Amino acid sequence: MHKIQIKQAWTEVERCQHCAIRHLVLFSDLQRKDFELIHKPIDEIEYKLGDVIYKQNETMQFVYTIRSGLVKLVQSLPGGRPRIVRILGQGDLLGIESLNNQQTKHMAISLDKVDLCRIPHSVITSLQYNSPRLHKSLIVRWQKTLAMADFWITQISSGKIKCRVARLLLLLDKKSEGENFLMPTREDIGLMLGITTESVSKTTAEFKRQQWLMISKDNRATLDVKALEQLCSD
Amino acid sequence: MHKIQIKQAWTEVERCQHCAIRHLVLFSDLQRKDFELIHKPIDEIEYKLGDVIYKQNETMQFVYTIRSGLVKLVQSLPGGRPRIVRILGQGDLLGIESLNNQQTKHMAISLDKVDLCRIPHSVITSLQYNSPRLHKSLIVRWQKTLAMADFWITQISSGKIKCRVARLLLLLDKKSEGENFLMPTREDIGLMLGITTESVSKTTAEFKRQQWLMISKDNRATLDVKALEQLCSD
DNA sequence: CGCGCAATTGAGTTATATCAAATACGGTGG
DNA sequence: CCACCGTATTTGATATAACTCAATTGCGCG
Repeated sequence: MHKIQIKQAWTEVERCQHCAIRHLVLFSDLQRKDFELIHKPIDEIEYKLGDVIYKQNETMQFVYTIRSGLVKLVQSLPGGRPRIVRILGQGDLLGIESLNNQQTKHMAISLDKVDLCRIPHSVITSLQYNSPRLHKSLIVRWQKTLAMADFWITQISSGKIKCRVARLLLLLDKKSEGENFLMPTREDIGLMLGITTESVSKTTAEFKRQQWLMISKDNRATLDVKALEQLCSD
Repeated sequence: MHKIQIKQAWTEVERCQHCAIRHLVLFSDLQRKDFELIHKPIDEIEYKLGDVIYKQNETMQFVYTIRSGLVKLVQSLPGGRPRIVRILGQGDLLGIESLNNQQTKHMAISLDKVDLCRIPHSVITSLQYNSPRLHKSLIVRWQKTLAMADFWITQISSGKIKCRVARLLLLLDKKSEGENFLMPTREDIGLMLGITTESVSKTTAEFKRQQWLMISKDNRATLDVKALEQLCSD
């Protein structure tokens, strides 16, 4: 976990204004005068595979936006094994539930090398009183998050295992910004789908035999997208 | 479906300010000067069991808050049976995805007699530029909706059927403001849990034999909450 | 009373979980 | 570079939960 802090306000503004993925992140629609309201440092932080970004039931003073990489949100509830409830990727917002002094509802763990912007709550709250554009940004993000939650329920948590594994792989592919993705452990895939690791393994092994899923030496996955889409199209 | 329109602006303000469940709905924190920004009529609409409040893939000029009753959100996707992705109750926000000219992502259908406030988009957008309190209200609601989505994934869509049925019944009970609730059809419960109607029926029949679930002549359910909570507590 | 729909029940099938073993793999130290 | 270890993955045999299909019962309503 490597941290780059940008201390001077003007530098942050510069950075955010010229951020290559600005159109994807929280501050997409902000204008110069909005940026001038940012008085606290926004850090850029790198995580490597398996790093814990935050734990469940913590209070935080930050939210995060993802610059690159994938992050899993794990929820552990009394009387049930943990379950991965969402995968977040570029532009997604992380830890939003910690606003308003709430505790975090998940443990967030990186699924690969991950690059985040760490934004103090105070930046959000001071902006939200002054920037209708941030407000709109937040609503758009809300809509996207809910759409993902719905997808997780209808496509990832229901149906035949073969279909669910296929859909999940396609989702990981889509969320990986065109690059191939680091294959999650069979156990993690099981926690996403709500099935056992053995069932996952049997399915992915079959996919590999069919050449629908190819895994390189460094554990990166490439898909036969057409074939996998076909698999459950009816 | 019966509509009560409050035409004069001052009357609306009066109504919202004195609304009995104001602390639960979108405008909970609004103050007098916020209300003065409302220039469009907010209608109060009643629906009966099975009424369609809106359909999927529509554009709407309204969002709704629920004054009383329960509403199911059904999502139908190509290549899959429909699935109920959420149940909304008192204070919950309905059709939020229709803001920003998006299409609705679900069909919303009442599960009982339902009372809604219908709020024109313009009320939200004009307030959001002027009322940080509405903004905060929306974020709180976002957090609640996501918590429900997570619950749906971890508790309603995973695990043994007996547990899932029990958890769903307990949820319906909790969302019913202390009153007993109208028992949904076995088919609807199946669409919530992602299982077949027969499996639901076998489970609820068993619960009735155990007296953990009692259904009155008019199809209202009362639970042995303790027993059902016990059922899957480990 | 009987029609129509929803709910229940039962028998047989299938998908997935469970349990146990074997194999592959990545990293470490020699 | 190789041998070894621990962990992850794959595979197989069996048990079980849930689905499917079909029949029956119950219930509200005309």
